[in-house]
Amino acid sequence: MAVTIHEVARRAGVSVSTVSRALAVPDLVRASTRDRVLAVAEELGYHPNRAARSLITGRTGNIGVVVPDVANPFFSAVLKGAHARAREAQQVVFLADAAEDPRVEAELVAAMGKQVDGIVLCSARMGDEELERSAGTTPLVLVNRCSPGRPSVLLDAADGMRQAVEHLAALGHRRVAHLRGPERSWSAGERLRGLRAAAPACGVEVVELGPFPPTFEAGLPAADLVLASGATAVLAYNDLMALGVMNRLAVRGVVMPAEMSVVGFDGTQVSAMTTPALTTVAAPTETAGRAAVELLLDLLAHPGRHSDVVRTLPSQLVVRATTVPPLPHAVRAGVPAPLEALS
Amino acid sequence: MAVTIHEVARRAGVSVSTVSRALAVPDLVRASTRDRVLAVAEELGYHPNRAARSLITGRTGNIGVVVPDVANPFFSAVLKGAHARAREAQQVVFLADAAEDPRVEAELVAAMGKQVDGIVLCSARMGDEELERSAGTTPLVLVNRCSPGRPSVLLDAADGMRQAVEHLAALGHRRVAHLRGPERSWSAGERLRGLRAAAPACGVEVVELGPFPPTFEAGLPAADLVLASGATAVLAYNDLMALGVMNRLAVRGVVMPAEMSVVGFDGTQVSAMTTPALTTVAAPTETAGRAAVELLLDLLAHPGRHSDVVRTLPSQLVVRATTVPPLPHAVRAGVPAPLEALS
DNA sequence: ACACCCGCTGCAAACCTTTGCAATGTGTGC
DNA sequence: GCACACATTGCAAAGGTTTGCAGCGGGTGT
Repeated sequence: MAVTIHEVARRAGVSVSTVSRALAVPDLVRASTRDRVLAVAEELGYHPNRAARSLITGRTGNIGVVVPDVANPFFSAVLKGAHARAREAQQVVFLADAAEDPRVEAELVAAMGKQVDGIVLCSARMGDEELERSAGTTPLVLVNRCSPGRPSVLLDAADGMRQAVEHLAALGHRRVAHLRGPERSWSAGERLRGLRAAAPACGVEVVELGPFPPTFEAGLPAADLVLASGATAVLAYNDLMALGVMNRLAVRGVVMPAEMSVVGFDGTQVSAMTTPALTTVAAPTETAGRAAVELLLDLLAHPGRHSDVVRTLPSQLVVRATTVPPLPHAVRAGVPAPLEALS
Repeated sequence: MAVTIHEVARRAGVSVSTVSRALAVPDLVRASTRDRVLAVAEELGYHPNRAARSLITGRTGNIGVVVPDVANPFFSAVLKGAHARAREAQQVVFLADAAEDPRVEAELVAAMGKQVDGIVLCSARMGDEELERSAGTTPLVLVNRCSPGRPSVLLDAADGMRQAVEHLAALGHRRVAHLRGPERSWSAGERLRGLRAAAPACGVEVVELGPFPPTFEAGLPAADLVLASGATAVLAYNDLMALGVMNRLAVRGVVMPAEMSVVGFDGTQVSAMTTPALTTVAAPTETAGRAAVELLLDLLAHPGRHSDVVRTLPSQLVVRATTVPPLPHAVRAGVPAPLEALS
């Protein structure tokens, strides 16, 4: 069916070894021979059979990417970056969607292990031991999560939180609600940590709500909690939840941003598309995907060398239209502003 | 290193053939033997080496999915569906992002061919001949595009357009703008065709604008064109563009939906998240992804059998908050309503 | 009681490539 | 002129699985 190395060898009048070497280690074969072999290979459109190659070398040329949800714009951005970098290195990317389920996640990582050279695992929800177990000996790079002894690419969520809180404090907000992300999520913990660390210094009181799943739908009921909390601004776990909050606020007749400032997180594309445009903490998601693959390739080339590198990418607050100073009486009262008070 | 079939065979006290059969064709081995083998395999965590298997069977167990842009929510939804179905069939999905470039697209399809059993190609931008050439002998299923002799999964865009126009007509709109999608896009053509076919019957006059790239950014300037066109409603090529339009309308101070009704297309998640929520023609995108993989698996199981099946999935208009009757004077005048007229 | 068939299992080839080792031939240093 | 080094090439094994064919029993039909 397909053209094999034997066919090329036969036509070029050399042995298969020579053909193999002409393609893989050109220096080992005489220039004239190499040229002839290459010409024949080109003419026949020969490409080495990857299965046969990986059977003997043990390398597949594939790298796996596991995300909790491809439809989440944050992850599709990471995926895009990872794919781009992998392609530059002639590697193929295998995608796996864990459907936000730690069990599926572990299963996928374990199953993938045999078919790829390494895995980029995004926002792992599973625990450290489980990670250890399912990854086994497969090289693994974590994104948005860290685990002892494993290389990872982190987005500086804590600092992003600091920027967001300082921004709100500067606007005059004194009571701010935070919508926590998934309990098992490392980055949710980071964001919370950053918030707790920065808020006191700014004189901001934080009302922690949640944890919630990181979805638009979760943002809807969360908005009501926020309103009931007496906060004048809300820091959502991510953009999706922020959108949910905005939506529900509109339904409740709350004027945004005047009566409630909203800050998202991740800087996804959609955050720029809403009206009013969402203030958000942008992270270089696509870059993170690239960096993760970069790290992985490095790890494959020099096993053990960079086994505990942690690369942290900076977050950047993007101020748009959803954050404004709070209404004066809301700040003084520290309680929900009754709707009547506004008319 | 990894546990092989030989190890399992040795421990179970049978030959490798028996192990292989116990896993692949259980009926061929005696129940008691099978159970013993399966138990040992389970205990050792044996999984067949895919490289070795594909070397002999000629099948890789991988299916490729090529999309113009993973970050586009429409495609990430298709991808999600495809991945889910593939996983059920124990197949791995191998992703490729063509970056909206027909050349990259062709290149990816060609390169992928050797490493997968078949390819799902979404919204192919390349021409029929180019498609033929790059696909070669690789089984291919098209999504949102049709090409003679190739199976495809289509979303009934034309009918979706009909529903949208009839909806607008029923609301009283008589002059409607349409923002055309990418020129080479099959579905853009379909939508236009459906619109042209349905509009006259509803007494609706159509102003065709574009073509535009299918992005949020393209929607911004398009909004100005719409305002200048004297239309009272706009049918955007997709949700992303509709969001762009909404954004720009807000900036221009146009009250939405009162002064301008907006209809999106695709029914992406974000369409439900805007305020006001976007009326859109929802397509079963995830189902389309599933169906495409389904078709592909069928094609692989029975080569040539379904080589020209076209499966069309229905579109469904989802009426939300962005479509209302036009302002009376705007309809009569058939020209842009000056802002003063509204106050 | 004999021939035959069928259920179950094992043997061994084949899939295509890479790579260690050996063989061949050419050139260099003494 | 001889030994040795080195460049170039070929041989053959190995990698793990699937599968056609054959073998070995036990059971059935006559």
